Amino acid sequence: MSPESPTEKKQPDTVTHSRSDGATKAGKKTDRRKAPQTKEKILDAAEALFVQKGYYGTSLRDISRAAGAQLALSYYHFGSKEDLFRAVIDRRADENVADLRGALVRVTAGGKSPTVEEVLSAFIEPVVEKVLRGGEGWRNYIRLLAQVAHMPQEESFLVPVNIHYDAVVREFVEQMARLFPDMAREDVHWGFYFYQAAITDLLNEPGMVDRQSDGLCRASDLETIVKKITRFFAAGFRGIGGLQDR
Amino acid sequence: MSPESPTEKKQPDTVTHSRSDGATKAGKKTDRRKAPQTKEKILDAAEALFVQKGYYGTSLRDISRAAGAQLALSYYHFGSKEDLFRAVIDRRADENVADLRGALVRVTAGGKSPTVEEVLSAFIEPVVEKVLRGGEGWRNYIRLLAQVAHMPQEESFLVPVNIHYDAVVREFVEQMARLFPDMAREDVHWGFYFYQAAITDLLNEPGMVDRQSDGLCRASDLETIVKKITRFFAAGFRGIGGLQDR
DNA sequence: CGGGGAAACAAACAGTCATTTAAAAAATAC
DNA sequence: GTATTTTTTAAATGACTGTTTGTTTCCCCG
Repeated sequence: MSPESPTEKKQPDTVTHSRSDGATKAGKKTDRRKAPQTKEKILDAAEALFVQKGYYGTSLRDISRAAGAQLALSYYHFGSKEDLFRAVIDRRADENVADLRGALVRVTAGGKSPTVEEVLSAFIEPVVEKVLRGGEGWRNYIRLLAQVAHMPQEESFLVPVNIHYDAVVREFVEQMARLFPDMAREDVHWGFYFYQAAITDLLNEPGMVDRQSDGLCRASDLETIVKKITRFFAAGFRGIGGLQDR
Repeated sequence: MSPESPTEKKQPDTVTHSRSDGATKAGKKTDRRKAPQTKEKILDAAEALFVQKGYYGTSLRDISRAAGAQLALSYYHFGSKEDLFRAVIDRRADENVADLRGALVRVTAGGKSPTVEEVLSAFIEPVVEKVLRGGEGWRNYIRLLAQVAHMPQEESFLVPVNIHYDAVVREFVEQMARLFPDMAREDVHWGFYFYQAAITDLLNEPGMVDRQSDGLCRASDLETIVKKITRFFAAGFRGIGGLQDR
């Protein structure tokens, strides 16, 4: 009401962060980008906490606190806890899937027949790339994704998560089947499923192999793992496929 | 005090083996035949619910209700929710590990050298056997075990769970290393780790492969899986091990 | 018989949970 | 400038959480 309202703000006892301190002036006149940072900050916090404590182990209060936002804002922006979880996945899923598809297309470019190792690498390399060079957000997301694959699937709200990746997985299986025409289609599916299981296991819970091998294997060394895992599963496919090379 | 309490006692529908409970501290010769069934019923209910809804998704009130027991009894018998979870695992872990060790000893009896398939089978067969013919309790336990392997390991209370199986896993790895003397020890660890990952994935979340293969693969058909998985991973080991047979 | 200890009961504790509501503030549109 | 929409704040809801307490019942041993 008062004409020139002096910025009189009641300091909350908890939040001391000055909000909206981003790069306000960058010579852009379309400055309608002020708010969205809260939404993103909630997503970031949710991503980090979900992967750390699991879905049920994380409360919206934890998330709000970590994001420096108000509790009700999670509901304002996302609707519910389940919707927030899906939003965390949806934010990066498409780009990740596009990366996988791109890598597959690249090794099959020009109709040439790739090696088994190339196809298997095309599936794990983009993921590892994100973990190593995508920043903390991507690192959390990938691990969360691996975690989702192992959650009790009775939770219907996370079914759409897996669906994101089904199509591109099918394309990989299709390509593997082309490489091994004498292999039963069923066995191609099994082989690739085992491959996925190893990958998600590795990304999700890196402690076990380190412990069991007394430190001889280090699951955190992703560069090495890419070589080891593609080599092993290529051998598996070749052994089943009955072909000597390709 | 109305003598007829609203709590109706249900007769246990399952035969309770008169288990000589060495529960309490020292060697007391007290043979109570009334008490143990409540403790077991709580364990059964916890086992079923933990695997269905996860640790955080299951409340002690859910468990008490399903067990037909009083809420406080979970604390009386087990101390806390985390202790109860550990008790669920501890109840069957030793027998399960013994089965695995027994199967390994059997295929290496008399110092003879087993085939790769035999060693790999010795690791999965006892587990599948329990799932198929061990009753509902074992079926729940095995799946819970697979679930634990995929839980956020920041939860320190479930670390001792995995430890149960580390020793026998090492024995299997040791045997595999003997079968492939030219293989780097590191690679043996990796291969067996991949194998474990596939198994736990399969037992924990059987929906994915069914969906991705449009029903061509059925993860519920454990008999078939044992054949498929041992064949594939045997091929992987042989390919890496560089040896043609064994 | 009574004592004793293990098991079962009933009620409460002190929080936390996801979710909602209504009003204030800020940003945008007109 | 005012009007309107979007975002933020603060507080409350009622149900549910793990855990503890004090008492009562049961059963065995003396």
